[in-house]
Amino acid sequence: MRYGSAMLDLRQVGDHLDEVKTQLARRGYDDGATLDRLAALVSSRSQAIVELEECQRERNEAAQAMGKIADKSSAEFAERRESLKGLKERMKALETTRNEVEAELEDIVLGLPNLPHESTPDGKDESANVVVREWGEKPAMDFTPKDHVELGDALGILDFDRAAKITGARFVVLRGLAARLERGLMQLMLDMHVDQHGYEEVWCPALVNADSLRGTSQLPKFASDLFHIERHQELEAQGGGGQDLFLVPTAEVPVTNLHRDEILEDLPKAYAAYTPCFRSEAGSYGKDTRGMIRQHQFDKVELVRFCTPEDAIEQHALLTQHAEKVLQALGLHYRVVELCAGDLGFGAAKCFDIEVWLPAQNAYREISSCSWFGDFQARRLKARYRSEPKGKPRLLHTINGSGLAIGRTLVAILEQHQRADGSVTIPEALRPYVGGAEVIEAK
RNA sequence: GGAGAGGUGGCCGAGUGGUCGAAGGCAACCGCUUGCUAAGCGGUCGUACGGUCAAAAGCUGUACCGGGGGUUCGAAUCCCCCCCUCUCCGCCA
Repeated sequence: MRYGSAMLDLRQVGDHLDEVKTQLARRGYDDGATLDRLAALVSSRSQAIVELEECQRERNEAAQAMGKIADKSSAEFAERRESLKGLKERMKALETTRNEVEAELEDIVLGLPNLPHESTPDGKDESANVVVREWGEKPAMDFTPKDHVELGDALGILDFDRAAKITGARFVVLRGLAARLERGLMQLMLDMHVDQHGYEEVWCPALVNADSLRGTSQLPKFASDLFHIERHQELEAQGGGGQDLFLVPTAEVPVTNLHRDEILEDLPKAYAAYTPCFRSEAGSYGKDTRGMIRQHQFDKVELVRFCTPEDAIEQHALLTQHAEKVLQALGLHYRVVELCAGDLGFGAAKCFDIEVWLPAQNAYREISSCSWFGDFQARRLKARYRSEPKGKPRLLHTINGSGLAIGRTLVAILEQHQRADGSVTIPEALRPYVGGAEVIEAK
C-alpha cells in the first residue's frame, strides 16, 4: 500500500537479488538470509495484493449494483446483502495477511543500507579510503604544537570545566574571541555559500518529528544517536500519543525534508543552512573525550543539493568543492579522501570526507562529510521531480555535506595558526567577522 | 492552557451513505479561431501500485478527499483517536 518508506527499490531487490547481495557485501553487509526473506516477502506481498484487489473489484461491482436497486427493503436486496458478507470476511483475512507481510517487509527494508555506487572503491574500513587530493601544506612549526584544549585554556577562551558544571561532559563554554569566532565562522560560511556559490540560505527548526528522521534515514535504525523530546506523555499513557520530537543531529534532516512529499520542477536546488546539532554519541564512550572534537552540541553550516540522477556525480563534486573553499579561505591545510564501500555511511552511495590537519594530534580529522545518496533518501521522502511539464515524476537525488562543522573549524584554526608563544593568528578572511581582531592572545 | 471553526485534486471551491476520483472556476498544456482582443471555442489536465502490450501510447483494475482505526453490502460523507491550520481568551521570548 505505501511503499515509499522503502529505502532500496523493492523491485530491484526482487528481480536482481544476487546483484543486490553482491553490492551490499561490498559495504560489509552479508546477511544473505535476510535478503532471501525479503525477496520472498516481496512476492508474497504482491500475491496478497492481487488477490485482495480482485475481491475489492467484486465488492465494488456488487455494491454498485445494489445501489441501483430502488427498493432497499426488497427481498432481492436483502439476499444480495447476505451473499456479500462472506466476501467481506475473506477480505479481512487477506488484509491481515497483507498487513503482516508489509510490516515484516518494512522492518527489514528500513534497516538495509544503501548500495554503494560503482565508483566507490572497495575496502573494509577506513584504512582503505583513498586520498583524492590535498590542499596547502602542514604548517611549519619549530616548536611543539599544543592542542586546542591547552591553547584555549591558556588564552582563557575555552571553558570545559564550567560547561561540565552547567550541563555535563562533552559540552563547552566559549568565551571572548572563541565565542566571537564561532559566530563569525558561521557568518563567513553562510556568506560564501550564498554570495559566491549560489546557495539559498534557509533557517530551520532544530526540533523535528519522526517522519522527517525516517526520511533522511536516521530512523528507525539510529534512534539511540538522537536526543529525544517527549511530549504529551499523559496522552500517550491513554494510548493516544502525541508527536514526539527530536533534536536535529544535523541540518541535513530539516533541510532535506523541505521537499518531502513534493514533486519539483526546477532542479537543481541548493540550500545552505546553519543549525545547532545535537548528538547523543552513544557508543563513543572514551573516544575523543578531550576537547571539542566530539560534543553533544555543536554548530554547523550544512549544504544540501537536490538534483537529477544524470547530474548527481557532478553536483556531488561541486558541493564538495564548495565546502573546501571555506578551508582554503581560512588557510587551513586539508585533504579529501573518498570513503571505501566498507566505511560508507548508512544511506550514502558515495562519499568524500574532507579532513583537516590537526598538528597536535599529528592527524587529519574529518571536518566535513559530503555524501551522495542516490535515490535512497528520495524514496523514503517521496521527493520527486518532473523534467517536463507533463512528464512522469521520477525520484530525485540528494546530496549533502558540512560546509563546515564550526566547532572543528575553530579547533583547526587554533591548532594550525598557533604561534610559539601560544597566541593564535586569526585568518585574514575571518577578521571582518570578528571586529577586526588579528590575533588571539592571553590577556 | 481554555473556547470555537476548519482540513477535498497545482490553487479556489461544491459535495452529509450508493450513479464520486470527486461539480464548477482559476492556473497550466495542446489545438482551433483572430474584427467580442490583456479575448473566444474545443480538448487535455493528480499520484501510486498492478494487468494488458515487444515497448511506448492507449486501454484497464485497485487504492488515495490531513493520518490511523471502526460501522456498513457500500463512506469524502456516519463513529472513535491523533496531527495540523485559523479565530478569540490566557500566558510568554
